Amino acid sequence: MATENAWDIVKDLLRMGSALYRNGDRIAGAYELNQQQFIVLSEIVNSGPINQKQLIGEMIIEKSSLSKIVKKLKSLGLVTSTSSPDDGRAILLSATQKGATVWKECMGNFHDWQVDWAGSLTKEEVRQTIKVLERLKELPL
Amino acid sequence: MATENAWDIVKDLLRMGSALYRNGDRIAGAYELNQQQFIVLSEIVNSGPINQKQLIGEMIIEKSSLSKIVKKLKSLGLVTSTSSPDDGRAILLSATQKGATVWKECMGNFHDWQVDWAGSLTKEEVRQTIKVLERLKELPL
DNA sequence: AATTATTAGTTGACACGTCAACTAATTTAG
DNA sequence: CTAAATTAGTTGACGTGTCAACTAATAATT
Repeated sequence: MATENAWDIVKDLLRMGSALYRNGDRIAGAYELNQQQFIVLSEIVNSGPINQKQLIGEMIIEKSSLSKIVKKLKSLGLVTSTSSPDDGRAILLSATQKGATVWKECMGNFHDWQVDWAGSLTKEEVRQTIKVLERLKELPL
Repeated sequence: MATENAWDIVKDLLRMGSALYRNGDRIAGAYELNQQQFIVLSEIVNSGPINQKQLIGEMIIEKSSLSKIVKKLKSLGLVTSTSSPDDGRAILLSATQKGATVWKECMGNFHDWQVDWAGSLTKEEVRQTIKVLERLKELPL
């Protein structure tokens, strides 16, 4: 493959990622969160109780950063932690009632935005997009 | 379109962006640059002389951040600035000989990595990827 | 022409992500 | 069983991106 194409693809993906993070920061900002923090909350809401090590396996984030995000989520009253019965070092994270509510509202705002953003994609275009992304995810990175 | 799909697409793009930035930071790190700084250098090498306002138009970056990146590139001796003949407030950025050399070497390293990363994509897959990305770039963001 | 509004670029405060170092718990090796 | 190695999570130093404030030049308005 011509590396011109690869560089263009890389640049497009980088740019798109940045734009989406900015947008996510704006939407989640109403709840004092940024996009990454919202993703952590989402994972906890959907998969909790969950320990940090598992969370790190689902995302691209340093454990130190996650530790700080979790600390913030706890201070905002969105998440609680309990010790893990399986491993004395680990803690299990769960969403609080407040956390679940904030997540639901914020997710609703994301959905509203998504209707605007991608609503003009045809079913075929969605299918192709998903297919391409699945393929890209397979590439060694 | 089902917003489940949109959210999945968003998450994939966010994750891919992060992974690519990390990878870029690693490759450009050999030259004391990160991915974003390398992109700025690339733009200057390829489009210089260019002012910062134009650069900002090509990227997703705050002018303040760009100012800091330019400052770093200058201190590394990769970029020089001259006043613009058209606008007394603006400065024109050009790559130095050293800057062009660093860019060429680093770009070579990116190409090498790209061969590993995307070399397994068929021509059709590349075509589809580019087509999908072109479409995504049209979406309001 | 003078005044007001806008803009190119800079700087500082601050949030946040990475890396390194650390503590305490667990796992592995002898 | 004991010692060494590894690991879950925390904390601090530091680089970097955003936002706000600022200066000086330019553009627009009166």
